[in-house]
Amino acid sequence: MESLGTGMRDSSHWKSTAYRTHTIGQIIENGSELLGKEVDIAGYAETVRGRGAICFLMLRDGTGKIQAFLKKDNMNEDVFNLIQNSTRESTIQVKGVVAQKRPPKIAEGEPLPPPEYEINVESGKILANAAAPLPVGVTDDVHVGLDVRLDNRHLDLRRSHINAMFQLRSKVLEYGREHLIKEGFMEMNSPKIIASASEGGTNLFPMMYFDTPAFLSQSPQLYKQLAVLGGLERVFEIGPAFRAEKHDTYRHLNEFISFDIEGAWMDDEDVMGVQERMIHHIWSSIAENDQNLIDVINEYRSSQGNETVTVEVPNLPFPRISYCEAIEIVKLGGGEIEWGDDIESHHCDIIAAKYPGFHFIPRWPMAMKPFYIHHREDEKGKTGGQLSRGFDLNYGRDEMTSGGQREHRVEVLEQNLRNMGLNPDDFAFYTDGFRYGAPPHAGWGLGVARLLMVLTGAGNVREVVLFPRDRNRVTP
RNA sequence: GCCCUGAUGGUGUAGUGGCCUAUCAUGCAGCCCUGUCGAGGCUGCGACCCGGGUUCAAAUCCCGGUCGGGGCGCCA
Repeated sequence: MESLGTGMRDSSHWKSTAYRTHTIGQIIENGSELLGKEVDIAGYAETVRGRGAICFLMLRDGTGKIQAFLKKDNMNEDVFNLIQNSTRESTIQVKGVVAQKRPPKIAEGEPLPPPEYEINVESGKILANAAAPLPVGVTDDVHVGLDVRLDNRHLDLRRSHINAMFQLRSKVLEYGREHLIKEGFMEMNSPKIIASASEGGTNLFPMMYFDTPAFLSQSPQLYKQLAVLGGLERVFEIGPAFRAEKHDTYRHLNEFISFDIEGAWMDDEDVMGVQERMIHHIWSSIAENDQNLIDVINEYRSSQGNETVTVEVPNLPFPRISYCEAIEIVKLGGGEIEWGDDIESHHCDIIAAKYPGFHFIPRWPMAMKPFYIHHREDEKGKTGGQLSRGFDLNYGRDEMTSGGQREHRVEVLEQNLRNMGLNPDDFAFYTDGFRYGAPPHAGWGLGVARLLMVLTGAGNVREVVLFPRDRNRVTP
């Protein structure tokens, strides 16, 4: 358990490596036991202060920060000078003795802070020098634009609140996996190079597969269904999806990580249940274990004058607002919309005013859903239009998920394709999977980065994606 | 694809035709001080996106380009 609230990783069980006997986190945690012991540590030089006979080197690794104290009299003078003249963010290895740090001057009446530890350096080595000045200051209190940060993501990532966001991302995936595995889902991977459009409705990136034209996959949809038809029963996949749309918004990327599930013998309600339980598990686990990471993000947000974020564990079940109800809410709220229209962002604002958190929007018109979505002939909307078993999950105005029960009747599937102007022959690889007995099944796909945006308060999906790919960016 | 908006040192900014040999912060370099700790003090370094045009005069106005930002559409 992280005790300092620094957002650094818990390294209590990490073993020593060629470059260090201890992590900095281990020294901070066990300083009293290590007093007087000689250790080797390595890290980035966050600050190098002092010019003359003494030098204070603040070293940071992924697990903590500690001050290394250098005295010219106590060590080789060349090494001392080399370190004293090193630039910020250079990587440095030092050997020294763990000592208690002298307490800082404090105002009278203030309580003494808990003891801190430092390293009295005996020798050291510059591992790699950093060029100066840095394109993005790691600890500087100046605002830096997103584009410059993304161009220098390797440095941006050294900033504590950015680092915390990606630690949170890892936690979200960990807790999500944990929950699905508990519910009997197994992890699978589908191909990302495909011969034909897997869903239609979006543009794909074309590519050459040796001498055959092919595409990058827009979704694992059809493949996870085939896996379920084949008897894997409950599957999930966390993997990339590619869409060649020239969108330019805070919530779209051309490559994104999709968190998908598919389960046999389930309908749309069943998989909505899986989803809300999973999100509940993720949120409550973060609240329980990872508040230190949220604190780091909030510390930065406060310094920039932004409001802080809190991890509010959502109540179960999430509200279900059927498509028909949603249309009514938008109309009552003064929005112009008719049954059969898509619910657009400005409509979602009206709904979000009433349901600001997670909410499902089930039972969309069949005409608006892809061919593989199931419908029940007796379920019609108010104006008589056919309803589907497709749903969305929104958080406020933003769509997190779309999912639904799938069509398992092959003749209906082929009719749906024809209704949407597609040729069933082009989907034989898929429809053939339904000819030999198909379990009713359902599933969903969730945008991982969108979930992260909710959790971290990031206003742009690019914040929570390491190396985002958008219309104008393919590097780094 | 549509609408709106912007580009000033490494970074973030001030600047609305002459007050600009361009502001401030941060950074970087040097010096002083120093068991410092958001260290401090002093000195210095470093910029008007590119190409045309208007004007006696352009960071500032106009046109084109490039690259950003916001909104919409589409979706996860």
